Amino acid sequence: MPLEVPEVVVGRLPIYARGLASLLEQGREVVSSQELGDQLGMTPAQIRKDLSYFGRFGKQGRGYNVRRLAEELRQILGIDREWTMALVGVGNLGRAILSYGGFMPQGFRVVEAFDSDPSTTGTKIGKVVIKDVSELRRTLSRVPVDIGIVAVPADSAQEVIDALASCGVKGILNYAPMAPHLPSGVLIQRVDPALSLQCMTFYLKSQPAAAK
Amino acid sequence: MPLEVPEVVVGRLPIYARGLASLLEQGREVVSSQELGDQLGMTPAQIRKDLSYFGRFGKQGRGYNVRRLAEELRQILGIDREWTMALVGVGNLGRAILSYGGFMPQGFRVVEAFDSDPSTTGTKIGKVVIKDVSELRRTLSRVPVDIGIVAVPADSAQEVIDALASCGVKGILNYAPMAPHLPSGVLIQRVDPALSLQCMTFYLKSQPAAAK
DNA sequence: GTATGTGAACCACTTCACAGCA
DNA sequence: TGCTGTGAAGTGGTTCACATAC
Repeated sequence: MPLEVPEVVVGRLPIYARGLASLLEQGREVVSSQELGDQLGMTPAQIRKDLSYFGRFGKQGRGYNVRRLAEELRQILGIDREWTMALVGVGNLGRAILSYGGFMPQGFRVVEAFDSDPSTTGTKIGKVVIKDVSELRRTLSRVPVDIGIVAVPADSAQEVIDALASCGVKGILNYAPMAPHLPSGVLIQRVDPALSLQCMTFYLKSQPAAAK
Repeated sequence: MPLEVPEVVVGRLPIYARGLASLLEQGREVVSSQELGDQLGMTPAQIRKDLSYFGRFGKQGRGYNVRRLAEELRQILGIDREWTMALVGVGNLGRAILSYGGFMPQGFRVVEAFDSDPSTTGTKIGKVVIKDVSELRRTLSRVPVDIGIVAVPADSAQEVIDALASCGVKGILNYAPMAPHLPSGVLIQRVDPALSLQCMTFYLKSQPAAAK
């Protein structure tokens, strides 16, 4: 079944999952690729094609059962179980990641947090006591986590990434504005709003001046 | 010159710009596509091809002048001037956006901030006094901004987006986890770490268990 | 009648490989 | 000799359009 699913397709699955969750809340039981596409801003053909990589979930002439498809997608994505995470860097950014719910979907739990600032280490945010980064290797070697979150400045990000990787972390969410070099076998996802802004202006600058 | 540059290419320009800035700091004067590629984790051919959409910046047998190319890219991207922004939503997330420098590259300045919470409005963060959202239309109609940042909960994001668009905002950075419907002519960039996490687990779940 | 699932056609992006220039 | 710039080839993704099933 996992016969070479294009990466872009995988990237769209969480969007479908979210759309379906929203329909489910509204009490919808069935949805067509057309409707879902309208809601999410994608073409029906693309949705059908994407889903076809994983199975046949719809009924011709009718559409998809919302609850069923949502559940299938959660399983396919692996978000039907819990994942543990370690946060490194508890400055303004790290603190927001911890306390702002929107960045941490259901099923993802930060179980360790590290910082190098002595005035931060030892304090507690939510249920997590912040440890000194010097304890990172020891802590994560004992109790490994699935995913690491890098929220340190760019110039110390590489060593943090190396440390996480050496502790068996297989996935990293990287907020540091830098290009990481990583051991193979480790997956990294970058979160970098600065890049988004900087390419947005490419299109804005050539646009006609703002209308009223 | 702007003869259909692929969107993916534009998306990579800020990465090049950042890599060059870093080389410049290190005092490097010349760089080959090979070296830059190694640094950024991309192939030399891709870098050369991308740059070729905009001109001929290199010297055969030698490479690219770092300072020159960095400057060209800043101009191409439009990040050689200042852009004004309005932030909507000053909760945990919005506050972090304002105070954490990494999300706001050089040249992007938040000049207005709005929230609906009466205990937040009227206070000042940095140089910006937070206004009530009810004043958004009035304020931005008077003094328009280039870009809006949406940092409100998903269920109020659509109305914020509509309001921003109606005030002539041409670009939106959307932190709300939802699929926006937007008036044509408005560019939106989504920042959504939750999606990144949720597609990362697709790959993690099929991986061998974490090594020591 | 209606909407899925899917080969085939199309389009877009990446990589190759080499001519051309310093 | 070394590295750029670029057509051409190759790869990957999207869209079409229709047979198929309800």
